[in-house]
Amino acid sequence: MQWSIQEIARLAGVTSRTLRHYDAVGLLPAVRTTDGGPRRYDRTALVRLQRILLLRDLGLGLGDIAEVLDTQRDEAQALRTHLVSLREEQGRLARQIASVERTVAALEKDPDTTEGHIMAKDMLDGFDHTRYEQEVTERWGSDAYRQSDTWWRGLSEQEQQEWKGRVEALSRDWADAAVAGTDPASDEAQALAARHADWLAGVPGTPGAGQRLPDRGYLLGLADMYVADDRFAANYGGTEGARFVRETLRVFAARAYPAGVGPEGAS
Amino acid sequence: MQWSIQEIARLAGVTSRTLRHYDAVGLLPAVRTTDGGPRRYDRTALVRLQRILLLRDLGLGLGDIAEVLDTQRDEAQALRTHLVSLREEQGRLARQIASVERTVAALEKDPDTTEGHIMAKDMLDGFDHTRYEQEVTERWGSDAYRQSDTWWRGLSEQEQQEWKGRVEALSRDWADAAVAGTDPASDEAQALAARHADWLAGVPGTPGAGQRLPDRGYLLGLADMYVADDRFAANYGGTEGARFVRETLRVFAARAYPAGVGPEGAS
DNA sequence: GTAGAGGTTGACGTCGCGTCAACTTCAAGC
DNA sequence: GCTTGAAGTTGACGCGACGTCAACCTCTAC
Repeated sequence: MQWSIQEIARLAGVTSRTLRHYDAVGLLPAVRTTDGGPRRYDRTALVRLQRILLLRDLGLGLGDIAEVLDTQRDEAQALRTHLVSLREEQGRLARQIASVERTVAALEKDPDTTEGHIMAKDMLDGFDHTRYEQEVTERWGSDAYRQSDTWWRGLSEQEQQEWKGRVEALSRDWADAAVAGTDPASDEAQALAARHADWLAGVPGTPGAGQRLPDRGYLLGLADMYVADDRFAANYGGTEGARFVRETLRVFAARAYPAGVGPEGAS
Repeated sequence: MQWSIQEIARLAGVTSRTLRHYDAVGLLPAVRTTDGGPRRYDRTALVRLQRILLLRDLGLGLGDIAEVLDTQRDEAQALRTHLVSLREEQGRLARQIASVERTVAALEKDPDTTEGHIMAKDMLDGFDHTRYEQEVTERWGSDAYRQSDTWWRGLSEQEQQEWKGRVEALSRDWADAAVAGTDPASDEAQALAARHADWLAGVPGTPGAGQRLPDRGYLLGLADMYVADDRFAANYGGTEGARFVRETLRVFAARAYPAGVGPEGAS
């Protein structure tokens, strides 16, 4: 029993083009009587085609399929490996969908966000180093901004609330400590600095994120900005408070970072 | 403030190749002093690039991005449309993963299934029209076999059990009716035929699946096979039982299908 | 003079086919 | 014998978003 290319295509529910392709790549060689003549397929070819399509439906690539069919490659093993990448893709998709959903929600609530830095206003509210987008962009890459933005939009409403809460508490504690005239070198002040560093390191995309400590230059650069910019200073009880924060962070940096980097300022 | 291609690439966290590509497709045109000279990017370009990358991270294609940025296309609307396809993809992925998982499980339990028709033995057990793979393949396309196989592996363990239970009950009822000497034209027998037709129409991939009734030729062809093949006949209480089933299905078909198809046998 | 860094254009590869295009072969009908 | 149509063939481009050479130019520093 033999079939023409069209017949076997109908039997298997694929197009003849697909069969020619499989022939061309050697996945399903056809029998030819004359060179350049019509392709013919027999029963073994049909069985092989069925297995190919089964595995294809499971998402395997043609190369992997050939490997499973032609070599000693264990089928179950191949599928388990395949499962891993499928699950990764699934996770990626889920995060992306969450991100798109939050973006749409933000756009509906506040159409102004169309302006580019979506939700920048909402992100950390009144404690938003992304307001320094321009400066951050030029010194640390707008990549940082984009990454932290993506990360933020991936969080659930509740997670965002918790995050905001932590940040606001930190801001208040800074202001209180400043008003109380705390010594920047005191344990109390240094504990605040550690929380601050923790916070920064926890925002993906910022220099040093994921490490134990944020990038030293980034931390000190921000400290300077807090003092230099009133909008920022306002979060720490004004310029005086910001000065206290800067001093404390400098002491913290001097102690926390391994020595040997040399002198450095943030002009 | 202007940047070279490398500088803006670092700022945005992409490669220069990407920027050249965006320039080539007109998504992010670069400024050139001389023709063929180095590309330069200014602040507006950087802002635009940020928006591009934001949307890209959300999974939009470059064409859609250009549409959103350059025309009056509503961004939120575009994202909502995009969400639909993302969700579809998510569903597809989930089904595929379920399918792969069941296949792996089947392979681990019974390595013989490597032989091609994975789980064919398990599918409907003792009532398995896929055992007629060869005949089915030639008359109705192996496409049918593959589709029903995919569908079956997509069901949960419980759903499979339920399905099997229904099929076994049907099989028993057929055998009982045959033994009792029921009249094929009786309401009782015809009710069984209707259940049988329902069952067949419920298996995706079979001819007529999804319709109210399965394909007439398919139904009658199966009826003949039940009689002709002992393995099948065994499900209906042997050849005698199968004959009863065939007669009943023929009466059913004569009544249930619109007339005008003309005479026809299943040689 | 020469090495190196950074720029340019052009073109191929990826993955699994869809979709022409141009041509041949074979059988049926006039 | 000629036309027509159906079915086959090979060859090539296209898709999407770039990665990855290759070959060449230009500027600066030593």
